[in-house]
Amino acid sequence: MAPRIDLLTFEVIELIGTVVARYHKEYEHAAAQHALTGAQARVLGLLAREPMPMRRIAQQLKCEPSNVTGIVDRLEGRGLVERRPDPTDRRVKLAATTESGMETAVRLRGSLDFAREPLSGLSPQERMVLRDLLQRMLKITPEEPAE
Amino acid sequence: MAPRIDLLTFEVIELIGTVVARYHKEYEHAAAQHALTGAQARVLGLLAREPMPMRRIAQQLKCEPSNVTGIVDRLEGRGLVERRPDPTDRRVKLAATTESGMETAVRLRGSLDFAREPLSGLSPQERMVLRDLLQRMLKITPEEPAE
DNA sequence: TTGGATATTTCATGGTGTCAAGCAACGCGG
DNA sequence: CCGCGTTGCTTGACACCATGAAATATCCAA
Repeated sequence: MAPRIDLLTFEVIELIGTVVARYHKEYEHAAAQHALTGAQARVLGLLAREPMPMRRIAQQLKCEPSNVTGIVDRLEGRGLVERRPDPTDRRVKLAATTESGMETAVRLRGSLDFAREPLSGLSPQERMVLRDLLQRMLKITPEEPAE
Repeated sequence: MAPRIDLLTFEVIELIGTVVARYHKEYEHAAAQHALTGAQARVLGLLAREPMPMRRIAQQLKCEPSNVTGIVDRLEGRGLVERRPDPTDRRVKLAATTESGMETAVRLRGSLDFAREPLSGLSPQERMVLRDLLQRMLKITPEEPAE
C-alpha cells in the first residue's frame, strides 16, 4: 500500500524544498539591496575571507571557470574586486576584494542576518538538535574535499 | 564577548546554506537528465498537479508573469505543456501538461528521490523532529496566502 | 627542448529574470 | 449601453548566468 516514500519522508522533503526556495529568494533580495546579483554576492563573500585564483572560485561555485571571468569582470568594474598576479605561477590570477569590496561584503553579511530570523522561534536545545540532524543529513553523501 | 550571533546559531545557518546549495545543484542535475532546466522542471511539476493560469505560475515562482511566458513557450515547444482557454475568462490562458508532459513529470519526480537519500540516515522519530523544527522555522515569517 | 597539462580568457549560444509598453478582455459606474 | 480603469498575457530590449569550444600563455616533466 505504501508507496516508495512514506508520508513522513515526503513531508520532510517538501519542507526542505520550501526552505530552499525561501532562502534563495531572500539571499537574492539581500544581495540586490547592495546592487549585487546572487552570484556576485557569493563571489564577494568568498573573496572577503581570502583572495583566491579564478579556478578555485569556479570550484566553490560548482560552475565553469569561463563563467567566473564574467562575474569577476563585473565586480572589478565596480571597484569591489581586483585581479592580482600570483607570484608563484604566472598563469593564475588571484582575485581579491578591494577596500570598498570588503566594506560591501561586511555590510552584506550583516543583512544576511535574515537567516537568523527563522531560527528565533527555536530554543538553544532545539537548535542543537536541528544542527545535529542537518549534519547527519549532509554526511550521507559527502560532496567534495572540503578545502 | 559573544557577537550578535552565537556560535550555535551560526553553525545552523551555515548548515542550512550548505543544504540549500546542495539541494539546488542536485535539483538542476535531476532536471537536466530530462533535458529540462530547473525553472522548466519546477513549472512542469506545478502543472502536473493541476492546470493553472500563467498568472498563478508566476506567483508560485515569485517572478514576473512575462518571465513565465518564455518558460511555458519552451515547454510548449517540446510538447510537454499546452495552453488552453479559460472558459470563464477569455483573458486567461490555462497551462496544462500534455500526456507526454505528465509522463516526464512523473519520471522527474522519481529522480527527485535523491532528496530522500540524505534522509536515509535518520530514524522515523528523528524525521518527525526534523519536520516539526522545519515547520516552526517556516512559520515564523509566513510568506504569502497559501491558496 | 618538446609536448602535454593547467589557468584564464574570448566567443557563440541559450535560459532566466526584470521592466516598460501594448493589446484584449473584464466589469463597474454612470 | 458606454466608457474607463483594471487585469492577464505577450512582446521587445536589456542584463546576467551558465555552458562548451577554441585561443593564449605558462608550467613542468621527460
